[in-house]
Formats: sequence, C-alpha cells, structure tokens
Amino acid sequence: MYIRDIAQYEGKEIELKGWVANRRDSKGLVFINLRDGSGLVQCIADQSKLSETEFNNAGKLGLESAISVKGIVVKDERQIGGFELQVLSLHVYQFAEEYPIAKKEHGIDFLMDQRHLWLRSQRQWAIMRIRNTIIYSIHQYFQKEGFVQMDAPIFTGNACEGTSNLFETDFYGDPAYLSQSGQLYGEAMAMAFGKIYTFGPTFRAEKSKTRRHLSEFWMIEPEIAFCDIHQNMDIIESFLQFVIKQVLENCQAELKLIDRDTAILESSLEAFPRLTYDEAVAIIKGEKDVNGQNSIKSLEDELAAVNEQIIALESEITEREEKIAVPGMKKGEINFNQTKIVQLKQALKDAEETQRNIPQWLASAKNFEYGNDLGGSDETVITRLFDKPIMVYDWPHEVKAFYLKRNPEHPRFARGVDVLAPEGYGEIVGGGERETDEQMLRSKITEHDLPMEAFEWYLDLRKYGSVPHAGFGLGLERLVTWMCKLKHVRESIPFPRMYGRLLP
RNA sequence: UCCUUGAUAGCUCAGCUGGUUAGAGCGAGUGACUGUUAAUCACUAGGUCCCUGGUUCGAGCCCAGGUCAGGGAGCCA
Repeated sequence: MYIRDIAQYEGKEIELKGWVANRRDSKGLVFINLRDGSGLVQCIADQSKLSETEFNNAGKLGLESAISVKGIVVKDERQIGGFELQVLSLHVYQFAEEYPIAKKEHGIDFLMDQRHLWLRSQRQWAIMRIRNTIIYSIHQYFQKEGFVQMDAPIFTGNACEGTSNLFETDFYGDPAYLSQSGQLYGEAMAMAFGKIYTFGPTFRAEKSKTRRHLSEFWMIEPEIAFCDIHQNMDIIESFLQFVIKQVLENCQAELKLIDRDTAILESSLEAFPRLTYDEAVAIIKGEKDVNGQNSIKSLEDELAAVNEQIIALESEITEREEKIAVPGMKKGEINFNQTKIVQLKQALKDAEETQRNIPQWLASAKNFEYGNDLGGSDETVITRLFDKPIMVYDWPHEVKAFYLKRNPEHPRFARGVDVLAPEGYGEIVGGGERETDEQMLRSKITEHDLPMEAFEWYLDLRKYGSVPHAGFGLGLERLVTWMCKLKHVRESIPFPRMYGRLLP
C-alpha cells in the first residue's frame, strides 16, 4: 500500500510504512507528515484513539523516524494530496537521531555533504522522478523506432577525440582511460545493426567549476546508418519532442512541485529553428535580430534591469531592518521579517553575480571572432532569444572533431550539429554526419596529432561497406537540468561527481 | 590554469571606523496549547570567529601566505 494510491481508499482502513517528513503537536494531537517514497500524507494521531504508549511514541518522533501506521483515509481538501489518515495504531521501526537537514533553507555546500539525505526532500524527489521519466521515454522512443540498445566499453586505450582530459587508470599494467564518448564504437555497431543507441556513463577530467559540468555523467548516443545531417536533425527533433511530451503528460505534479513554468516546454513541441554557424554568429554579434530581439541590446537591457533590481532589493532590506529595530514589534513578526531579509540578501547576492557576469558576456559577444567555437556565454546569449531549442549546424571544420564529414559544397564547414536549450542553458546535444572517406580521415587524424594505430579498427569501417551515417550525443543531466530549470547540473543526478566532490 | 566572491553556534546569517563579557533566527532539550502545514509562546544548553604568520597597547575586523567553497572563463554533453 503506497501513498500515491490513497485516493482509492477513502473511508477504508489501510496500513502505510514510511518516514516522518515533519511532525507538529498540540494538546492531545500529533500531526505527522508521512513520506513513503511514492508521496506525502498527513497522519493525525489522536490521544483518544491510541494506547498511551503509542501516543507518547508519536510525540517523540524526530524527523525521518521510520514508522508504520494503520488508520482510516479521510478526505480533507486542505491537505497536499487531498486526503489525510486518522491513525488507529502506530508502530515505530526506529526513532531517528537529530536530523541534520532542518525545515529551513540551507547552503549548497552543506546540502552536497548531506546528499545521501538530501535526496529524501520533496524537491529532490520531484527532480529524480522527472529524471526517471526522461530515461524511460528515451528508451521508449528508440525502441519503438527500431534502434538496438548496445553498450560501448568504458575502458578505452585511446583518447577518442583527442580533446578532453581523461581519467587514467591502470589496466593490467597498461594505461587505460575512462571513456569520454562511445561515439566511435557506436559507428561500428551501427554498421552491424543499422540503428543503435548507447546509454552509459561518461567521464571527463576537466577541472571545471561551472553550473553545467560534471566529471561523471550519463550520455545517450544514437548512431544511424544511411543518414545525413538533415535526417539526423529530424531525428534529434522528434526524439527530444517525444521526451518533452512524455514529461509534460506524466510529471505534472512533479513539475508543479518544483515550480517549473511549462510554457517553454510546450513551445518546444514546435519545430526547432535550424541555423547555420554563420547565422548564429551574426545573431550573437548583434548583426541580425531574432523575432525583433537583438542579442546585444537584450543583454544591455538585462544589465539595466539587474542594476535596478539591486537598488530595489537594497532599499527593501534597509527598510525591513529599520522596521524590526523599532522596539515593540511582536516576535512572530520580527521572525517573519528576519527570514525575509535573509532571502532578500540571497537574491541580492545572485543579482550582484549576474551584474558581474553580464559585462563579460557582452564583451565576449561583441568581440566574437568568426571561426571560433561558441563559448558558454555565447550559447547563453543566443538561446535567450528563442522559446525552444535551436540547432546550429555547419561549423568551421577546425573547431570540430576529426571524424565529422565536410559539407560537399562548402568544404570549410564540417557537418556537425549542436542543440542549444533555451533559457540560457546551452548545449544539450552534440552530433553530426560522419566522414566516410578513409584517406580524409587519415589526414585529419594526422592533423590532430592522434596515434594512427589506435584508429586502425575504426578506419576498417570505411573499407568494408562505408555508407553515409550520422548520430549524436545527448547529455542526460543537461537535459534534466533544463527541463526542470535547475540552477546547476549537480541537482540532476543522485550522487554528482565533480571537481572537488567525491563524497558522499 | 586564470578572474571574482566568500568562510563567525548543528544550520542560515548579523557583527559599524580595530576597543571591555561575540549576537539573532531556525534546529535541539523542558514546559504551555485540541486542527497544525517551516505552527505559536516561555525558558535552557550550545563558539578553536577556516589555518599559519605578521602589524598593534588591543584583531572576528587590517596585512601576507595557505586551505576549502560559490560563480564565471577555457573545455565540453
């Protein structure tokens, strides 16, 4: 019996097992918010309906104590799920020790240290359930489209794209690296099965400290034989839209719990704009407007808005501080104002950080040098102008991986495609059409200063039935982060691994 | 690796221009209250002011070096 099914049992007696998410008492009454992993329900322990021991135990329950209760389900519109439980008997599995996560705001470092417990909180529960729906619908999409799920190795002997820093391990005395992409193996498997996808962990040893990086994350990499860049973009679009639709249909409650405004998810069900690199650069530099919006001007407007917001926050803080300094105010009102002041100061800190960042982004956008890869801030700048993901394709070949095919009409462009999520989230997918010509690949491998012998098996794929093919890599955590509109990827995975974070 | 912001009670923070015995709220403990939603009210306990060195009659506050953390750049999904 789980809380999520409680509506079917109105007026009936049921048994629930779970943890105490909150407890309050009053004379003769104890209110217990019970959490069982499937949902939350308030249980009322009434002195007149319980034995003395049971009632005393109810009053002693600390947060996260484990209990089971039997009782009658009663409809009550005031409650979270619309129902509450009138307790008839209560069994205690364990009285929990003092729980470190208080019913109050905490700093991120503290919460990350308590990640094993933080996962129990409502917001994390909602995020992880959305993550689960995303994973499930990814499999549903590919399975219904006839893709075969296959796994690329995690230990590899070579740095596949020769770019990222890899984690080195000892493989029976030889150096081996943790995989940073299953891409090349995906191509081999696609030549065997036509359409495949991998879904596995990926490792990057970058000392990145930003809101979009993890050292260990999950990547989905489909690879399709007989597919060009445009068909590849069609697949990316229909795939992402399927996932978004599933989340919208199945996670309404979770989205509401985390206050996700779903307007952008809904508009993402319309066709994604497809821009060439040249068009994207023109937009970033402010040479070309989008829907009447200019990137440079919108940044400047935001900076002005942030400046105003800072002044407003500062004056509200001063005002409230002066108010509580006057003697005679009731304690409850002082508390309320103090809590408010703490929140306002946090908002002020965030605003000041934005205030420091925007000028850097502006400078980066204005001085963007044609031919470079888009930086994190450039992605932020461009995606703020759209209400759905955008696809940028045909990149200068120098900035992209060696295995990408050239545009046959304009060989200075490689047929890569990046999908940038809206609302400033940036790259969630990177992919493209692969080079099919063996000699071309050999010269690119030499050009990138990569060890030829490590790629001989890969080059074999171009000797035996080389065909046009394409694929892409989706960063699961980045998709979860955007869809939940999280501030940081670290909240999108149960136990994040990042620079400086190996525990818990 | 670079730029930037920070570290004070279990947690979130205040602490003025360097000045006597370092504060609040939450949490914990005790008590009051029969409908609470982070309940409320009263009382109690709770401190290596990140570390090392320096300046000073005097340092939580100033200076130097370090550690850890937040944000950004680079790199990327």
